[in-house]
Amino acid sequence: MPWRSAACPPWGVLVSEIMLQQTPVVRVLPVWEEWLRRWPEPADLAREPAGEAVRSWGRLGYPRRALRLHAAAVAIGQDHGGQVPADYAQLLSLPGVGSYTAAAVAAFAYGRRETVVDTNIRRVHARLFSGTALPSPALTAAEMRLAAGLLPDDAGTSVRWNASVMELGALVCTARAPKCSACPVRERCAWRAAGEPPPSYTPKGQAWHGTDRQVRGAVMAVLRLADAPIPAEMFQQAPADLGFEASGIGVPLAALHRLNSAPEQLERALAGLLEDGLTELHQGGYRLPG
DNA sequence: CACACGTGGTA
DNA sequence: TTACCAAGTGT
Repeated sequence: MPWRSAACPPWGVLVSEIMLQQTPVVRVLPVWEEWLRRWPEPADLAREPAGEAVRSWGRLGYPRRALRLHAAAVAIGQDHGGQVPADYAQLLSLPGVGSYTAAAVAAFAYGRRETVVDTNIRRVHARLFSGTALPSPALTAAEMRLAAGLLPDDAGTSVRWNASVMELGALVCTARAPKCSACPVRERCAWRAAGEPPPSYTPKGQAWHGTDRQVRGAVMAVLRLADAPIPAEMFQQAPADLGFEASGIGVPLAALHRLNSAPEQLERALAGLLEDGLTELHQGGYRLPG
């Protein structure tokens, strides 16, 4: 990936890590390219309205990440001299940067020796050492200790270790249908030795259909395409009544209407987006934050 | 600590 | 078609 290139600036690494939070690589790639072309440095993004970040986030999902990345760019300018910090604690203080992202940026952008633990690494460790199909629902202190103990002493080697174990989990030791025959450590895998027992629990899938989240997503799809504030009434009406059902903003508007959500649910979604700062009121309508 | 938070691909 | 899941974070 371009963000693993030695030529990639720390800012590019930070942008990639935020985009990759819960979003597959293939969908991140084109958006990341566009962001780095448009905003080569944190200051370039920081002088834009936050709504521009949200709009150019496109359909990556979890648009609050775009808002936080913009806020991080502002913080980098104000508190870090315009340079992405190399220190774990300083990275962790940035909006949208949690323990995983702070460690990943320190390691992959600056070559620091950090204990990087993501879902891939957790799954590899769970299978290899605990003999379970999946890691526990929540990251535990024991897992962090295990990962810290495994980390090579040499900084350069530790970076490769982190990247390698992550890749092993992403490409071979996958959640579903792992490619054990291609695994370099299959002979010492506790899960395989135990006969590959199924997960002891069934992950509860995230609800989507009929949820506030789905409505929020539909509203955001409208606002990303809107070039003027959208009055609340317009979210309620059938697009056919609006005269532009077949093109442009009419498409997401029609999709929103098809959800057939209760008025109070739409109201809740709009209030939530406002509360999160993903939208703002302007001239009697909703728009992305200017 | 459980829960909310987007989106689209795959089995 | 349904359900899982993808390099998590903030509350």
